[in-house]
Amino acid sequence: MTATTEGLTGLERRKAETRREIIEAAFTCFAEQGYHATGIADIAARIGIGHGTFYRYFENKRDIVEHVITDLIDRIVAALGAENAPDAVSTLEEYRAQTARIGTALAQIFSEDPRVASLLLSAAGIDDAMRERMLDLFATTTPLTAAYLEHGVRLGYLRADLDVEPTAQAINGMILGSVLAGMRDPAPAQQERLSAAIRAVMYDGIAAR
Amino acid sequence: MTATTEGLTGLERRKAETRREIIEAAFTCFAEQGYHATGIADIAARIGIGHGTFYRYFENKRDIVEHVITDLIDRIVAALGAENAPDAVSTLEEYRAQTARIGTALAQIFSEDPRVASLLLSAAGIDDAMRERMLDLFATTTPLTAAYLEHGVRLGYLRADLDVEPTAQAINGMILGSVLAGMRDPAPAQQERLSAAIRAVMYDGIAAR
Amino acid sequence: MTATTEGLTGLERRKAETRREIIEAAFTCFAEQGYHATGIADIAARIGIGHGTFYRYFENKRDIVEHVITDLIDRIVAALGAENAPDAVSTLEEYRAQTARIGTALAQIFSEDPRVASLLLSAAGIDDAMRERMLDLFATTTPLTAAYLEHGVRLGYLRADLDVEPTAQAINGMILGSVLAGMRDPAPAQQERLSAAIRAVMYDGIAAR
Amino acid sequence: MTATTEGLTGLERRKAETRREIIEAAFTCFAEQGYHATGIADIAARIGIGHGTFYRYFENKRDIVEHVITDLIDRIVAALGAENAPDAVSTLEEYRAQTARIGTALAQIFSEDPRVASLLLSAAGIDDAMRERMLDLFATTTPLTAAYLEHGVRLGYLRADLDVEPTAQAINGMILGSVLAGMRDPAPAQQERLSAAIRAVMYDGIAAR
DNA sequence: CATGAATGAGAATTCATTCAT
DNA sequence: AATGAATGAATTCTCATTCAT
Repeated sequence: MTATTEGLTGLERRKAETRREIIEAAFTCFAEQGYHATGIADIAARIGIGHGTFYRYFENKRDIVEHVITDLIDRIVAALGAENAPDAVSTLEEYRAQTARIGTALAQIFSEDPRVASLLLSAAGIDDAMRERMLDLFATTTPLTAAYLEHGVRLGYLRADLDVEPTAQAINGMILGSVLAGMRDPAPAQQERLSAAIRAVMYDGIAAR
Repeated sequence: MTATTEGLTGLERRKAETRREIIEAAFTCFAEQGYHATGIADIAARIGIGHGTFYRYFENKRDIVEHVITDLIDRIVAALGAENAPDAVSTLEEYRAQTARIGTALAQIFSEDPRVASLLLSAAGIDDAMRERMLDLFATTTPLTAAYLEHGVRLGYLRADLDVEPTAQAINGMILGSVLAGMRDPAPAQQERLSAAIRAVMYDGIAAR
Repeated sequence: MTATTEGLTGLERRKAETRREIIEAAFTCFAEQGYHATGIADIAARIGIGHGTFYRYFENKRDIVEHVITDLIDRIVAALGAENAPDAVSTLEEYRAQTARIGTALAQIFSEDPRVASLLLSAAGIDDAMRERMLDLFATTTPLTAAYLEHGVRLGYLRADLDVEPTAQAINGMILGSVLAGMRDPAPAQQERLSAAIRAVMYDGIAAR
Repeated sequence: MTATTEGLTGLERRKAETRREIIEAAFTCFAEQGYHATGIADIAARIGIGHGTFYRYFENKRDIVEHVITDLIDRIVAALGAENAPDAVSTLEEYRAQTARIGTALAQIFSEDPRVASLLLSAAGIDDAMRERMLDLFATTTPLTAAYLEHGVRLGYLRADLDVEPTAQAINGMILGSVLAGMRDPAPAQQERLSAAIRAVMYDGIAAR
């Protein structure tokens, strides 16, 4: 019994479960058909509830997509957080390994569930607020990456003259690009080549020595 | 008198002008409110024509967005094409300069017209076909960048062991990231810092030497 | 409790009732104003439902007119079928009586509900498919009448040299004509005179003996 | 030079010609696609004039269909009128021959131009006024046929006890039926069989003697 | 006179949301 | 609490008609 269901009556547990099912169904629908092409009825039908019931769990269509996105972001952040410990790294070698692990974790998330990329890609088209939200999401990752860089600079295994924040943005851009590339060609071999190329650029640049 | 209006009667010129005005208006509407929140009536009202008139110029709502996007992409490609000559570069120095110029050109496009990024960002949410189109657009840029890298490898000023294609993708990812970053913080100073960071990563990597 | 409502819940009964009300209302509207001049809103307003509700019962405007027409034809065929038993007739006298009964039944249908003729008359103008349908309807009646004639020829109370099928068509033509005549002058006396004249022509011809 | 064009200037003649072309084109369009599915633009395009020009010749869409129908009816009446001379007939034999000639003339009109039946059939669906007009048309033919019958009764070659008017209606009904039948099966052989059957019914009835 | 660009009234249809059962 | 019947705001698109060129 997890923390969230602890102390709940059977009914409350059941409600929480339905709530989760709705989020799941909505996730799938939004990813497959897009937000606007998805009707509340589609979501409800997918899990076999009446579409009126939907409104007992969520305020409206906007509310559900908000939850779906939030949920998704939480999952991604959690997955990254598991690998996320800038302080645990103290040499370039360890950093490289850490980078590889993060790359793998991300690849996992996106390739094991194609809905993830689909949804994120189309989310910006939902409305102004959601577009802002997506930009925020991308922006949020900057300090995360920046923390690693900062740590590396402090410990001396990264260039002393790194302009940390924009460099973090650049790196995250590469990751974003790899996500998009993965949508068109999800072959693991390609993913791996791209991942390796990103690390090569990161550590050594492209210039001949 | 430009090539496109040469030999046209006054009426034909007027029609072409209206057509352009509609595309412009639609561009603005889509960028500001998003595709789905924009009605044909909004577009027509913006330039003071009846909404029936719209349908004399474009088949339907889908048709206009197609034209808006195509137009936009053409403009971007044209802007990049002006700087696009891999063969004209023969040393790393020249290449760095070339990269800087391309970065500047891109920055120009995106910062001088905030609608550009807005529209591109939300375009993927219009429908499946458009999402595909956006992914294609990103994919199209890969061989462009790859051509530069290829040339550099051949001439020896870029690493001999570059895995050209995925490296090109990685670089384009950084550019994409800088576009997104520019949407949140369009300050030229930030843009410039990011642009510099990208070039730094590209050429020298982040590792201390 | 009729067979069609047996075993239905109150709600199902209510739905079936609404469905019927819509068909009725559409029937009236189409007959009064014609198919093209009738809007879905007119039909809905006539029975005091929202026009969106209409679409819960019928696919679209074409769907409802299809049902209205089918319904109408079914009613006519049922009314005729009640009198329809070629084999039950074995003398000319009986045949004359039978003919009179059928004529009366038809007159009943058309005169008790003026919408019937109105709708049938204008139905051919709805679209190509419906025109075909109306021609089919008329064609369908030929074998029906032909069966009577055939039977009479076999039993010897009708001319041995009758060209059965076209003769049946001719007779049905007279019936059709009487329907049209009834639309302009629905007076029962006129109807009766016409009916008698038809029978006179049928049995004795117009030539002096 | 016919009476209608006599004394006209070249311009007036040209206008009259265009007017006629428009009626012809409208006739074809209405017959092929039906009144409602036909746009003014379709009519204009068919004869290669601008659709604005249409309005220099006819008030509006309703106006043109009125003219098309009137024109058509005039043509039919004219064709029938050529054979129409009740007084010229003085024996049953002559009457039979006359009937046959009229039948042939009608068959000619309807089979040589399939648009005729198409248009008449769908005309009733145009609007209330036109439906009335079609009913009027059918009613108009009654006195025409009745005149023949009257004449025949007076001269003694038709039954003395004929109820002339409704009998005329009955006969016209058969003719109407044959027109409809001809739409589904325009084969001349079928037409001829039907025509013969109508005459057989008319003169001798269907009863065995 | 001919033209076709512009117009907007009007119609069909969809779907998020409400609420009685 | 669950349901789905009802609703109407909103949107797309058509086409007869007008009128400036």
